[in-house]
Amino acid sequence: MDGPVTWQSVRAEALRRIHTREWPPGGQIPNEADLAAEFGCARATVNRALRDLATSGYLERRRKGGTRVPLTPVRKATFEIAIIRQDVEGRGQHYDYRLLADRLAPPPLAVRDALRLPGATPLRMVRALHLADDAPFCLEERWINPTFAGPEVRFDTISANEWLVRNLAFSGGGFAFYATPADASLAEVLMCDRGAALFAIDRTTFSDAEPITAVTLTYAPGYRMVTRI
Amino acid sequence: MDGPVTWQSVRAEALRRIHTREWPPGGQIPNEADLAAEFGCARATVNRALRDLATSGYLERRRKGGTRVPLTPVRKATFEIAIIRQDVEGRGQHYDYRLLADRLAPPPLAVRDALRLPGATPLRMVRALHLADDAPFCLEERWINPTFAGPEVRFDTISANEWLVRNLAFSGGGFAFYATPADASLAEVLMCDRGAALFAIDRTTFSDAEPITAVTLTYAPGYRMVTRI
DNA sequence: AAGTGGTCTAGACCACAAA
DNA sequence: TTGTGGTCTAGACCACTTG
Repeated sequence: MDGPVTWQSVRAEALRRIHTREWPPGGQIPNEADLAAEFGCARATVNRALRDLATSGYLERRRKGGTRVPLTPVRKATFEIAIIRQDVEGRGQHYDYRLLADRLAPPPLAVRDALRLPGATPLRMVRALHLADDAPFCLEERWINPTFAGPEVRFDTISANEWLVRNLAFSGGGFAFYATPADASLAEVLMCDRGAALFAIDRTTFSDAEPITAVTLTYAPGYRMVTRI
Repeated sequence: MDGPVTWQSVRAEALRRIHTREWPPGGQIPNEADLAAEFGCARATVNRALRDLATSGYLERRRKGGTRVPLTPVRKATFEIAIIRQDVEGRGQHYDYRLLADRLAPPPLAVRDALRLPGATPLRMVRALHLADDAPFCLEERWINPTFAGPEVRFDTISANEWLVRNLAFSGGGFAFYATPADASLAEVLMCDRGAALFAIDRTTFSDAEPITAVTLTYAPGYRMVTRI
């Protein structure tokens, strides 16, 4: 710990104490002021370090309650959600896009619930295929709140995926990742065998409390979603 | 923008300018000092706000180069990686664990590559089943660098998954999420049909540049990995 | 009521990368 | 060389939450 005290060096030292159990699981650690005095730095520096460890899941912090080492660590990882075109082009493949359907329709119950929509509001249903090197890559099945994308917004040249990311500010939502067998319809569109194991993502998006869209992305066989920490 | 200027309020205003294209994609935004003057706050407050937007993928920042709105937005999301026991118990189910195999063996080529291991170092291979309410939940197939978990560490009562998270400090690694069909072996262990679509995670873990472990987690049919942003 | 983290300020120096 | 973000400081006030 010689040289200038940076927030990274404080974080490293804190991490060392956590994993050597000098700060044991379940235990409370000294408060920021004491640590700042010990390290010979400003409290803001300690704050930055401990705050960072908290967002990574190594610490739990509460006002007045102090800072604790979690009994059961929950590591947090970050993954990047690129638009599908970028995903394809990032693999060095040629991207193409085909709109299959675009109409107003009453959403299925699961979508209504996921978006917390009352009654049977009709939503805009968009179904589109993303291609990589002219092979099916990903099927997008989306329900959109027409408030956010009226009929003047057309999805025949730009995908709803891309248009929404570019044009709306979302503030929240949920994801689910899972595996699903290809039914007849998926097998035809994605040109794979019926029953093939497909990777899929369900995603809901909100702006404040306003539901924007719910989408299912189903990828052709072989797709891997990768990330690093 | 009345009332006290918080870093969240600065972030909100910046986000508004981004999505109204007042700060257009590809364009450079004013520097921190100018924005601080405009908002009537300290530069540190602007810094905190813009730094936060950068980690979310809304901005790109470079020393001297200034801050820009990315042409192609890449949203970043965080998910929590709990130990499997927590995952099961969090669903209100009874957790159980069964060790199926634990021996030294030469790893397959894919594992050697993923861990960047030279030569044919034997690794510790651990195969274990996690159960929820006495039904198969997840199969763990793991290769461990014996340096980090010698034979004195036994995995018959605590899973390698849990032991490693509790006892080692990792500093990096990679994830891949994908769907895979159940082969004969998976079908038997997870008690599902052959060919069933299974959700799986490949994960590698390092401590600095030292490889610690590579693992494949294959979940029983129906599993969904969920997260919120 | 009081202790703890959350945040803001005003100023300063530094590291990096572009010009 | 120089402009920009990255960070540290010392002090202050505030918000939350626990006792």
